[in-house]
Amino acid sequence: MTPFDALSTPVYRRLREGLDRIGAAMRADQWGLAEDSGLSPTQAHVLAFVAGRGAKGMRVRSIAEHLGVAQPTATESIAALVRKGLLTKASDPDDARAASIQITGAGQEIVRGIGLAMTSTERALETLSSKEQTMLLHLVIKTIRALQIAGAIPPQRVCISCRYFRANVHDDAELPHHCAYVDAPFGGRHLRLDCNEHGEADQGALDQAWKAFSGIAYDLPMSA
Amino acid sequence: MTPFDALSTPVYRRLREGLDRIGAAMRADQWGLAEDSGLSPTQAHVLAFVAGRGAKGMRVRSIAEHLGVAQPTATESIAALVRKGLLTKASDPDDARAASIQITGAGQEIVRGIGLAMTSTERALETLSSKEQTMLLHLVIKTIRALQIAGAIPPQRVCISCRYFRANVHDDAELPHHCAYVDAPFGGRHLRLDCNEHGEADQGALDQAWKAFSGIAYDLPMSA
DNA sequence: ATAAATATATAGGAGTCCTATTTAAATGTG
DNA sequence: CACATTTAAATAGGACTCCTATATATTTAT
Repeated sequence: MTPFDALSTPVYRRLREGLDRIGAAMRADQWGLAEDSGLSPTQAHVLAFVAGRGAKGMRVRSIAEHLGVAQPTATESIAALVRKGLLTKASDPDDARAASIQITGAGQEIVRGIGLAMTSTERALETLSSKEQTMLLHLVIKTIRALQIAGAIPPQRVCISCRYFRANVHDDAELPHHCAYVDAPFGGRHLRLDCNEHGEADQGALDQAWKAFSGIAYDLPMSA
Repeated sequence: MTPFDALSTPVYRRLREGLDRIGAAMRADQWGLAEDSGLSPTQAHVLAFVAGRGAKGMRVRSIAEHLGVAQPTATESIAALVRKGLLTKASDPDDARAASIQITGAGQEIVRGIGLAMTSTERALETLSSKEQTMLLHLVIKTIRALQIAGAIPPQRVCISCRYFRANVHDDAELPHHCAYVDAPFGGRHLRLDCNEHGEADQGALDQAWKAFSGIAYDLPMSA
């Protein structure tokens, strides 16, 4: 305990405020994209999420949960995207209550277009060294995982919780992990946040993977 | 270049998506706070910002820029807060065009109340080890600084750009930095994002401080 | 069969947030 | 000093967000 601890707000508070500042930049970015694509930030979000989840039709509810908004909000944004011809909405054959939302060709076109641009936030992240980026990716994934376990956000298909993930099994410091799905080694910088090949691991494998993942040493300077 | 680089989106893209996921949790948190305090997320934001900027009256414009929203949006939120008696708005004596916005006692009370609660995002950040938290704080600060330099967000009174900041001058690994304002050593975990005692450094000092700051080595395991 | 739970839609309302424009004051120029 | 320019904020108007509460249809459980 130093004099400064008494003068400081808790670290978690300043971290949250810092993420919030980055969030302000991201919000401004999203309105910029809106101009180009003709979509509001929320609509762009919905479209990107559906695009990323492959061919299976999405439910309204899971879209709402992913965005962190109430279900009627998602209903409304989806309706707007359907009107624009970027999504289709059909009744789920397996459950007549539920909707099956899919992206259209035009929708994929828009997502591709958005993906080409680099936002000011992404440019800022690019100024970090490659090693810093990898470290930040680790820390972000850990935070996301903690949010998932706490139930604050819905499950995300991250490598860490994947049955095909083998943490830290190779000697190569650049590519210590292994993906049993594609059967290839990969590195911290390749860790995914929402992988289409993801299969949920059972609890035991998960604990083990998490432990191996957490033990990774970073003997790197902050710059590089 | 490994096979996985070809399969992966760029790291900056996944970082942005990850920050976005955390942002979804933060958004949900903010609506939760709204219930307790009777404020909308934007209003709470405005109030917290004015509260943090001490006694000097704020301008509408700087509030808008801080939030990353258009000026009329800020005008509207400020008006709501004035109606609720949490802010006051007066004409700036030095410039009759400009407004001088200050927080009231009731406003400070609300901010204090909001500060007592811990959000789910903060709890998630708390699950990181103390060293990870410090690392993340560094990386967040660097990213914020990059955003400032790019003009994506307005100047923030971070230690790094402060004339009182001496980066990395002490041998104590826990408290390597020095604050010449309070004349005391402090550590990475104490770095501030928006300090009231901040004085902008000149360019030369700034470059030097940045360099010293960047050279900090992190020979820590990710867990701890 | 009937009750409970689930998926979505609808209604209603406060608030967000934009662009474009207006008002007023400060600044800069011939 | 008049006049144009710039700057700070307010206003107008409109699309969208986002909530809670409730209604409807369907599935699941008893």
